[in-house]
Amino acid sequence: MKLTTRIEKPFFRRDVLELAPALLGMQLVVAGPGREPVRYAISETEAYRGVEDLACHVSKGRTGRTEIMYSEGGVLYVYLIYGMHWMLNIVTGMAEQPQAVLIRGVGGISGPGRLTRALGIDKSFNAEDLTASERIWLEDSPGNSRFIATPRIGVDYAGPVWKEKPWRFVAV
DNA sequence: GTAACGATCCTC
DNA sequence: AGGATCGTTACA
Repeated sequence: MKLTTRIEKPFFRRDVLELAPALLGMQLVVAGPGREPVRYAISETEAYRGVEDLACHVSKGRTGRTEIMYSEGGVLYVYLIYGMHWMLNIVTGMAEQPQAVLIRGVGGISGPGRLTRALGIDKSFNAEDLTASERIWLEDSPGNSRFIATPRIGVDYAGPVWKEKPWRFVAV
């Protein structure tokens, strides 16, 4: 009997508002070439939900960068922000239903830009499939599922309705 | 080709 | 409070 198993496709097909809090406490596993996998417990996430969500990149249109978000859930959306920080997102939901979860904190590392730097995640991880990749995947972890929900960070430009949605989830 | 803009982080 | 720093995007 395995103690840990890779999370498979059906898990990621759910709505982002259900999946973002469900990711808290799960293990993000990163395996470098010739190195043992390292596990990081996810501690903070944010949901970005569809073209109507003015904080979500797809609300600006379907472009080359955001095309990956239209995939079925389970692949990564990685993009550069402020010219220096890679943002790690997990695409969720069904195909043609563009949503993603921004991973804002793992394993005591706070901040989406800091965690990608610490884990060595960059543009080469964009479109990577968490259910098939040899270098990054997700595992379940028994334990605490308590969390709080707050407004998302850094999305004031989205206007009052969308910036105030309590779609940031922090494990407590 | 040009210009504007960030789902951030660090230093002052 | 302000600067770093550059890919993506829209527009000419």
